[in-house]
Amino acid sequence: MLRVSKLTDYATVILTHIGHQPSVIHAATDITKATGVALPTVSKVLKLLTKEAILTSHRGSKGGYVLTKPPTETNIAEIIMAIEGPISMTECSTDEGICEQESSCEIKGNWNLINRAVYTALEAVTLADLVAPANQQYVNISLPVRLKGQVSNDLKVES
Amino acid sequence: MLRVSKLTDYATVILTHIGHQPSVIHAATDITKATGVALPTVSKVLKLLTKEAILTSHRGSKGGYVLTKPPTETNIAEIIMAIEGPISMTECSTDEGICEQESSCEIKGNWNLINRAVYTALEAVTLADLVAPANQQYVNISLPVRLKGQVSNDLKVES
DNA sequence: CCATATAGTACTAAAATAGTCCTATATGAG
DNA sequence: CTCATATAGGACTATTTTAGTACTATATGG
Repeated sequence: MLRVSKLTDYATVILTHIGHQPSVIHAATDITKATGVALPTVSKVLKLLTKEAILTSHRGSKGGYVLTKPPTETNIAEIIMAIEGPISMTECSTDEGICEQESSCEIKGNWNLINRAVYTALEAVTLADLVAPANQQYVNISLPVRLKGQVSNDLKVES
Repeated sequence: MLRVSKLTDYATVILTHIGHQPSVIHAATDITKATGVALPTVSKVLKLLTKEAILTSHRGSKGGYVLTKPPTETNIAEIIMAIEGPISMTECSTDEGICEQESSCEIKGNWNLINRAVYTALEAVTLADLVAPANQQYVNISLPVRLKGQVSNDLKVES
């Protein structure tokens, strides 16, 4: 299905809510009421987003969360990575030595090609697009497709 | 992680193997020996690919599988859909009425935006790219990003 | 100093996935 | 005509992943 987890889905819902009022501080309980997502789940998502610096937290009474960067500078690739870790579609792209066929595998580099294509697409969509969608927009992407022998590591971001 | 299942990974390995010799008929047992993937798994993948007409099967002795279309006309999006079903990153994009917040959800249309971006990226990579990779190639994609109120159904393909 | 809010960790239940096995059916060769 | 070979299809099980919960610690403002 090529899907993201429900937590990532919740993350976009929560961030969209916060993005609507970027200047106010949002407590976890307020977000629960506004979105209908259960409190422990909201809490979990907020922590993950804070850890990756997409949100900034304030503890104590009158505390809560705010966006670290403006909505235009937070993209979908970042959000997915914050919740789910590095964006790579196969395990062999993420970790070395877990595949028996690794030495003879000829398409590993090509999965990196595919990963890059997907990453570039996700990077082009920002939180601002989710918060205040224009009616239609075109995004032109020049995709540098890297092939065998040119495997790149720049999709790997530690979570 | 935004990952594809292992079966999809196997599918690309198997298709790459077949793509190297498009004119010969490949039996499941031969593919097992060539790729190192267990026979029942190979068999399962081949059946799924045949069902979606990516491969054509020939039963009986001397039987096996061949590509239905040339490698240049089989893209990654097709392969992923054959194994995993429609490409949609959230459940609400695929099925109606399974989300309680559906009526008030404001970002459903935006997930379609993201789905389309990913689909377009995957469509741009073909089996030929996996079989005989050029050193580097650039693919220019003009991404029609559809937003709220313009939700499109053309990513939905029944599996 | 206390009510409020986040931080961190560990645990449990549920769902998805991978992989296996068995039986039926079709086909070419001898 | 018959048999060895190969795909077709379905059911089943074990494993892994994911979601969700609970509890304790820590920080902060009034």
